[in-house]
Formats: sequence, C-alpha cells, structure tokens
Amino acid sequence: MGCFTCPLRALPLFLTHSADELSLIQSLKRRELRVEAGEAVIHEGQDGVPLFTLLSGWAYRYKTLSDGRRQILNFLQAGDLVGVQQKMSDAAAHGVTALSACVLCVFERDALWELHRQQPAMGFNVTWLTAHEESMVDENLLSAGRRSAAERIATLLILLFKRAAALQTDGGAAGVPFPLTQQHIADALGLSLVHTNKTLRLLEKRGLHAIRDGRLYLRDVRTLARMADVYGDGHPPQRPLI
Amino acid sequence: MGCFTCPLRALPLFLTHSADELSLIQSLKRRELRVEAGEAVIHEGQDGVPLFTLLSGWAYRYKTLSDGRRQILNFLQAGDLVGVQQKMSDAAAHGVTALSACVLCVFERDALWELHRQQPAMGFNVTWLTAHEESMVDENLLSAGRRSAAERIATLLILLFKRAAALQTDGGAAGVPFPLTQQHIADALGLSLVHTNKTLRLLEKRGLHAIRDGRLYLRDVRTLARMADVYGDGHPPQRPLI
DNA sequence: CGAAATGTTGACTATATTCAAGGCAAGTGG
DNA sequence: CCACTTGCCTTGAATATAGTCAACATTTCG
Repeated sequence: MGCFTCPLRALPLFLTHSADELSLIQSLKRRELRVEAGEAVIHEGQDGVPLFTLLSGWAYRYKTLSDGRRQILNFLQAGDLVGVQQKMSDAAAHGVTALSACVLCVFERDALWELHRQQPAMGFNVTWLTAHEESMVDENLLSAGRRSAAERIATLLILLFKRAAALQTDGGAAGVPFPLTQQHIADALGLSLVHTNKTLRLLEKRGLHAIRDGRLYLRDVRTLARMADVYGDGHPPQRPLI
Repeated sequence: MGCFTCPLRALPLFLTHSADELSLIQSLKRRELRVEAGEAVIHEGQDGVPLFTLLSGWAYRYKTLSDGRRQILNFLQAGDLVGVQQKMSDAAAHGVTALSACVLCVFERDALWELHRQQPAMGFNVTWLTAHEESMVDENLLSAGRRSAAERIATLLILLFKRAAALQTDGGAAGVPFPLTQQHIADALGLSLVHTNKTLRLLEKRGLHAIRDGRLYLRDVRTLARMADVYGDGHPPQRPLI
C-alpha cells in the first residue's frame, strides 16, 4: 500500500505532508504487519524493535510487575506511532498488544534517525507525537493517582470516545468501536475487575453511557465530562501522521 | 554562561556534542532564569511557554483537578528539558514548580524547531529526551496503578536516588540531596499525606532508608529494589544534554 | 518569640480488593 | 444437535488498604 494513497491521510484529523515527506516515509516503509486481537506487537523487554505506525485497529501499551500485576499505560489508535521509546530504552521497556485485529506499517530499523536527518520537519513531528503520547500518559496518571473509580471510568470513556470519533466521518453519532474488556479497563485505571464492573454498571444505570456489541455510546456527555473534570471541549487539533 | 563551559557537560552522565551543535545551542539561548524553592516555572494552562533546560536544582511537573487534588507527574533534575509538551498542547497542559532553588537555561521561542532544522542530531536528541521522560511517567503510572504504598515509596526512593547519584562524583556514597516534603511524595504516588508518613516511618524503622537534613540515604538497596521490583541495576546510560 | 510549615500518631471511616458463586454467549468436539 | 469448555460479565459478602479527622510535636523562619 502506498503512503500517497493511504486512506488514513484523507481524514481531516491529519495534517497534510509534502510530496518529499511522503516519499521519505514511503522509502522507509518495509512492509505491513497484520496481527489478530490479543496478539503481541512488542513483547515487554524485547529489543531490536522496529518503528511502527498503527494503520487500523486498537492496541495498548503496558508494563507488568514480576508477580503478574499489569498496568495499561495508554491505548493506541490509528495514526499512533509505536516503538519510539524502545529506541531510547534505558529502563525496562513496555509491551504492546493488539486489542482488535490491527494493521501496522513497519519501518526499517533506523527510520527514526532517517526521518530526523532527511526531513527535519518529520523529525519535529516525531517529537510532537511523542510529547502528545506523554500527555496522554500524564492524564492517566492523574486518574490513577487522584480520581475516584467513577471519575476514572468517566475520564477514560470520554477520552477514548473523542479519539475514536475523530477517526470517523460521523463524529461518533452512532457510537465508536470499543474493543476493550472490563479487564482492560481495570488494568488501565488501576482498579480491580470486580470494582470496575460495579462502577461501570452504576454509570450505565444512571444513563451516562452504554457499551453494546463492541461499541461505546455516550448518553450524557455533559455529566460524564463534569465527573471527569477534563477540559478540551472542542475537537482535537490536527496532528502529523508518519 | 557559555554552553561550551557548562559545568554540567563535564559530567560523565552526558554525551559530548560537536562544536557545531554547541554553537547552535548557544545561539538559541536567551538567558538564565533563577527561581526559588516553591516558585512556579510554568503555570498550569499557561501558553507561550519557552523551552528550558534545568541546569541545577530540582523541580516537578504536576496536574491538578478543579477541586484542588494534585498529581505530581514526575520530578525534574539537572539536564532535563522543560516545556516540550506545552508546544504540542492539545489537552490541558501541566505546571512546573521548583522544589529547590533552580537555575534554568531559557531558549528562544522557536528553539525546538531550530534544533530540528539546523542540526537533525539535536532534533533526535529532543525526541530521545521526550521519550525518556515518557518512560519515567510510565513507571510512575505503574506505581500509582498497581503497587502498594510501601512498594510505591521504595520505587520512588530508588529511582530518585539513582538519578541524583548520577549527577554526583561520589555516586551517592554520602547520600543525595532530597528537597521533597512528604506532601510531594504523597502527591507523586497518589497517596494521602498521613498514609505516606506512616509508610515512610515503617521503611525507615526497618532500616531501609533515612532522610535527614534534606538528604536521602539508602541503607538497604537490595531490599528496597526487591520491594520496588524495578530492573536496571547498573548505571543509567549516557544521555544528551541540550 | 511567635507564626507557619512540616512531621507524627491514634481512632475511625470509606473506598476498593478479595473471595466465592453463578450467568450468559460463543466456540468446539462428539 | 447437544454436552462441554472457555471467556467475559455480574453480584453479594467479608476483608483490607488507604483516607479522613483530630490533635500535637518539631522545625523553620521572619
């Protein structure tokens, strides 16, 4: 699949790039990788990890403790860059696993450096995407550290919904795909599975949201947003796509 | 103060950069900024934030909820880049406050782009530092989400100690500076002040660490490391300094 | 010296975890 | 086609970790 005709780029969410930039990206692309739901994209502690861009599907980054406790760090959706941190790893890396069937664009080993070297604007975009992902982890840390269970769930639902809606043409009017199980939600929010279930049911009974057939519907965004205490009412800004 | 004679660069922790690279950094530097302990470097939500490098002292990044609950995202020490995320802000930004008296190097407004444009290697280093900071937030999220109070404190003490020790010539043999109050520890770990105090006293009574006169001493690194379940026994890798 | 910030401790409470049991839906093999 | 398994969701009861409240000690600093 050629980068020039990549359907993702057609979305208004993404910035347009010059022909030179697209050629560079195209030249660094090695292949596409398909993984099924539940399969690992990167194993925790693995090295020699290439750079990927997630073209479609959902995945998550996570870390585990030696006794098996798992923390999901953030969720990845189409357009997200995967594997930047592994290139800089000093401390233990994280794993990446597919939540749904995914297609990834696999870049060659030194793509990260070539992007910076050949097209500084693309290097800047890598920095942008990395800083942007960090700000999502920041938000999750605020949740895990300081929000109540209900607030955490409200925050997660709103933020995932917004991101997913920005990838759709209808803006989420008919809900968005939602491939997470309650176990994923629990692991992302630092809650137990049982407590996650009870809190989720509570919010649903109050008419704030619904999850059915693998789709998420927000029924009362106003109340959810008040609970979550997140700003950024409008649409997310345009972002680079590598 | 000239970048070529910057005392920080003399430390073995930092990579050496070429004369061209240093000249560029020097040319982007506008001034030095001194802030006292407790003063804000960046206010939450502020915009038009310049890029800084922390030359000496400690600071912290944080986010707050509207009712005042605060989460410290990570701690900043000499050599850390400050303000990268604000340049990319879509969601709410974070604040940065000095923990001790600090000296910061202030860069001009478009320094981030000039670094990428004029010296791709320096652009790559910005990406490196950003990804590295993200991995520290990842680790803190693992703590807040999945570790017990004692484990969280053990993790924080070890990681802060290692970073601070790498900036000293004695490697931390006589302890390291430790300008945090228990309130800061609590806010970083997602614990209450009271519980933080009790847990800290417990670990100290067991002979694992001591905090006296604003310095941290690790008395039993082995046990702390086992509690924390962090890998990375050796010294941190060399890192770029901008 | 007095005020304010920080640290310490006990008693009580609450939020969230653990344990246990069962339900439902989808997939598999006889 | 049906029994059986498996994964995910649901619920109640008992328990535990951590939070809140309150009081006081200690240190720092003007």
